[in-house]
Amino acid sequence: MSWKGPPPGGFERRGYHHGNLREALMQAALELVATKGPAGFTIAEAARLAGVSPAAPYRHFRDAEALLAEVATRGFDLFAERLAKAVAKAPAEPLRAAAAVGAAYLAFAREEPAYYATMFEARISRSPFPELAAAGERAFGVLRGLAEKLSASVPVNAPGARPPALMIGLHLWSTAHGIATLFGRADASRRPLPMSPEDLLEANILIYLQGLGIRPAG
Amino acid sequence: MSWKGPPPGGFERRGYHHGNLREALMQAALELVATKGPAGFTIAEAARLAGVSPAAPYRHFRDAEALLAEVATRGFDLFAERLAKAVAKAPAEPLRAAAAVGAAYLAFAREEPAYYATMFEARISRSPFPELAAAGERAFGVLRGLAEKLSASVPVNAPGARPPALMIGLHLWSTAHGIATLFGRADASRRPLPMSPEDLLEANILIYLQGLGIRPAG
DNA sequence: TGTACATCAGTGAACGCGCGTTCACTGATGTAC
DNA sequence: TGTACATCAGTGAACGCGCGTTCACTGATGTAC
Repeated sequence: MSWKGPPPGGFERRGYHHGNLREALMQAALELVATKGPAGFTIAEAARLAGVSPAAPYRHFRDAEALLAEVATRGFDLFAERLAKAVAKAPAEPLRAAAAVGAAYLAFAREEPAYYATMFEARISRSPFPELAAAGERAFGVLRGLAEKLSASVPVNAPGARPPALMIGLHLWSTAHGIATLFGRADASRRPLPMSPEDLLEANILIYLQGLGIRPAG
Repeated sequence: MSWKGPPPGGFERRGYHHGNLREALMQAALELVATKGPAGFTIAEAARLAGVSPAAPYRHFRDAEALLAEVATRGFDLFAERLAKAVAKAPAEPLRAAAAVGAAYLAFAREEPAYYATMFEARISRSPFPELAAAGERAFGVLRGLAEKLSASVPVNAPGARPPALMIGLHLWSTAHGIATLFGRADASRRPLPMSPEDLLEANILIYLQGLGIRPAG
């Protein structure tokens, strides 16, 4: 049986065999992470949510970390896809393109807090999960691609050395991540901010690109 | 009895009464957070580390979150102090001052990962702990103070509107925090980086300040 | 098309464990006189 | 200076709970022939 996505009504059991337990467990994990954070997730409770016995998950995942690693991997894939879509749809003008991708970054963090927290706050070891590291690299690759374009649009007579695209990509990532984690969270630990995270990030990006020597077009 | 700091040899019991259990529990919490993250901390284990019965901590803290909140509060105070020291010792030249404070930020995150994680990743609710929020504000106040100086040094003929100091402070904070959390961690979940976090942050700050119109002196 | 059988994906009971929390208690400390 | 006593800061036993994990098992599925 090939997987056809979650059935419309959710994941009700259909008999002795669940039918798609692997998927149901990952959904349950997202639900638990969303409400309690990555540390609040347990195999036992995920099994309960999926309507199976506590032993069942072990048919699919070695342990809790392996399950979370898989969730995080999917999260990075989704994230990369969203960012890539934003890059594709963005205006050619570098300043506007960067701002659009920044907004997409924050939108993902806000709309998918469970994925985002699993990706960045679950403290999953890297070495046992090369797939996860690879997915993370793919997501960063999108930002790096944007950085290449930005770097290419730096005028030759701009003051100062032109930094490598890799570094520009890392700067974009760090800044967006910092804003997302400090101010983008929707829970009780969120810090109040006198402006929207989107505005804060956009202003930051504009100043930064200005510093690179990239001027608004027109 | 006024507190005179931890005795040189640690926190050995001296009799039926511990003498300084409150302090010992906070130290134990730091130790546990350092090795397992904020979620790995439990009252019971902290009590064990401090050498007292599992009921003893309840004489001092309502629950685990209250203890962590106190640790985080002290962490913010320490953090503010370190940043303030960096500001005080920094050269007058704005670019160099900002770079020095950025380095101090990352140094704190690296040298005190337990405090840093408790401050920013423990998901402590804000409302029950106004002291914690206040300490966080004081720490940010130092960055904001630096931002005022930076803002004041923006030449009047610089292109674009001069952003409010508050926003500049938030930009500094976000960027430093993003780099600290993405690349400054020393555990198994840390992402490799082709340069030091310090270099990455310094370059980011220089480009940003360039974007504000602040030029190197001389 | 039917059937035997291997394999898969579940069950459910059980285990040991550590945690949070309460409780009556007690040893130590400090203070009023 | 001594003493009675209130208060403080611990004990340790106990409880219920949920978790991780194992185990022999069994129902369902798919496939070879």
